[in-house]
Amino acid sequence: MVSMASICPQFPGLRDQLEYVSNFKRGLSLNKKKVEDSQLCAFDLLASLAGKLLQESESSASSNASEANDQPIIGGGGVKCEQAEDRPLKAECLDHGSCGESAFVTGFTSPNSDQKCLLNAFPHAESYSILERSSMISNSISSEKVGADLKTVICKSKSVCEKFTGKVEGSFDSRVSCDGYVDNGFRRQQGGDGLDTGGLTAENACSLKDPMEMRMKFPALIKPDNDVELPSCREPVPNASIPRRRNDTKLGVRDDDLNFSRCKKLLTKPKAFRPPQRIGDRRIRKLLTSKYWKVAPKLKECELSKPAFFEGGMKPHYRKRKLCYSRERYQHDTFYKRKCTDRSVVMTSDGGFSSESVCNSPDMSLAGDKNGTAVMLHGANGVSSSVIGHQSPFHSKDSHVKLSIKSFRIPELFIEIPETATVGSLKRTVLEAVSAVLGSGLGVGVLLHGMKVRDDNRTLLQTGMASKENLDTLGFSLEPIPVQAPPPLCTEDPALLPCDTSQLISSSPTTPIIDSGISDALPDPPPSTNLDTNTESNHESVSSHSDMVTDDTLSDSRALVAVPPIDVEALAMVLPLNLKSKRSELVQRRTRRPFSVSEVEALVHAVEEVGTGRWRDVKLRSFEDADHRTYVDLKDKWKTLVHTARIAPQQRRGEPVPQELLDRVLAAHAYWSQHQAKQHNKNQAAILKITVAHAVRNGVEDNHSI
DNA sequence: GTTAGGG
DNA sequence: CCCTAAC
Repeated sequence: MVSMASICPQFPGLRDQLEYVSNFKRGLSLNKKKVEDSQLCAFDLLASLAGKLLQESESSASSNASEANDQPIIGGGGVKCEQAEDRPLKAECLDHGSCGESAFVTGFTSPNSDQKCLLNAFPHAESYSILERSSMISNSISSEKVGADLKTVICKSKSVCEKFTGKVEGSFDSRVSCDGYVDNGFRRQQGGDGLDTGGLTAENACSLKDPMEMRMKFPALIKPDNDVELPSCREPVPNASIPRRRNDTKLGVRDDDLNFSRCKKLLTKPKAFRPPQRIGDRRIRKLLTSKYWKVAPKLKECELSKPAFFEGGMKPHYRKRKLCYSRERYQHDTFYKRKCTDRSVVMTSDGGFSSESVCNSPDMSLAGDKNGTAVMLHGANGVSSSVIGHQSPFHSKDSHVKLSIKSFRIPELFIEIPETATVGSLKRTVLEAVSAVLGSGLGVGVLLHGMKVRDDNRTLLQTGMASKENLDTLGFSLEPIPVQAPPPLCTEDPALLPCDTSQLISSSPTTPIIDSGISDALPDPPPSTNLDTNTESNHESVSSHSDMVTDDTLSDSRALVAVPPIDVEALAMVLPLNLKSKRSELVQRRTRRPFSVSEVEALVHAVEEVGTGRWRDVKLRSFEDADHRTYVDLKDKWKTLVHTARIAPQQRRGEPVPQELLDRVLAAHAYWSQHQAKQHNKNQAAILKITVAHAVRNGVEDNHSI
């Protein structure tokens, strides 16, 4: 344990500072509501830490006296010694989840021996950073420059980190474990424009059992965020309510309101700097609806392919001062598309703040201590809560299960705001983002042992929640309400697309696009007739629609929908994206379905007959039964065909369209353009004529009436 | 609901 | 493909 006894020797005078912070916090608590969240966040964390450390040092100073000598803090890998022991960090740090901390540790510190390097590699430099922060913050808390101070310290902290990272660009999360000692979590990051460093970071630094998996686990690598995160904690958990053992030091528990667990500072990268451009609701809306929503679908794919995919993911956090780079965004977006991270709510206004989160796999949530301390459960949706169960040792049928939800973590937020934006505007932006998430489209999921309990009709007793052991692993998650629109189940595999004209005209089973998936969209499954109390069997079930398409374990009775190999984009997820408009926008982009040559042929043929400008007729004529092709689609396709026909063949992409067809396209387009022009002129003339006549008549009548 | 056009 | 304006 890294107790005061062990820390203080390394940092003379630190104890005083800790005491100061701790006391200050106490005095401040009454007025904390008035304090800025951002300030409070950091400060409370530090205050909590200080208090805890002090407390710990007082209670265990004697016992740890010798330990401190044995475990040099800096450079010695003292933490590692501890963690390599009998306690898997996984379990110990569970409750940090509420603080957004555990994910990393859990992700990287499995009992696997080869992962201990993490802990080894990063000795307690972090404790220094975080402790130093506490003093600095305490000194500046009354001023308005807390942010700046924090920033400074963060940078400092970062520099410390870099000492240990070497060429690896990244940062480490400082965190205090349940035991009260500071863990060094490694946080994979990416610097600069951050595309390429992929290989060199976390995965390499610490060989994981499955590099691929790890890559997928850390979507944030795409984001150029070299930052140090500050867990945000408002209130330490009262120790009285928690059995005081090694898990009693709980940081990162706060009120019941939302908490943004991480404060991150993003390194500024002039290279990628993009001055604030046109902004406005429209752009925001566009981003929301057209781009970022794409993030969501990936979740399913992830779950589909790898249930444990999210383990070790990151929590929601704030990235301070993130400059807004379109390129980054694109990368991010792309990354999400490819790596399938999780759903996200993206709020953009213009500029520089952002946060993101990665959900964690239920697997990682499983571990929990048995001491009744807060247990962090990570929902598959990236929303999680920490729960403290207070339950009587014996549960009778009449006994009540008492639990308090310490916090909910919002699914995720991505916020961009100009550097020049005011703090007030930032607050409003964040508030909007949060409100958007909370406003609607959020449901609550219940997890037990990290698995969702979907049967709402079960009693707590039946699900096993009444037992203390299980209660400790109880968790709640916020998740988008599976209102509608289950992911369209389809494939982009050309082989499954209509290949000839005859097939075009039939919405055969090969194109189960939109109609197929929309069943079973109800959030709550029908009451199960099976009332067995074996929660284990039920845990594999899913409560949320978003989880419907998952791994094999879900192929039970609920698997009403056969899930073919799914295109990533087909798994569009619905997000509660309601910005200014209160109503949530459940936007789902259709799957991209490139036109086949045969389709093009049909289209050309139809246009040749009816001409352009009569897309409905075209649709009815040649694509009547191709439900996935709207006349707008046909019109758009024609547009692109014309464009394609005009450009050089080398510039064309996608499935090559026979030149013959393109020639016909040009010919038809030219013909109908003229024809349409004539028609238009004729119509215009006719309309004008009629109008004039009418006007004249009215004029006459008017004159008469006058 | 359609059509046209920008994104 | 999406979104909107204009029919």
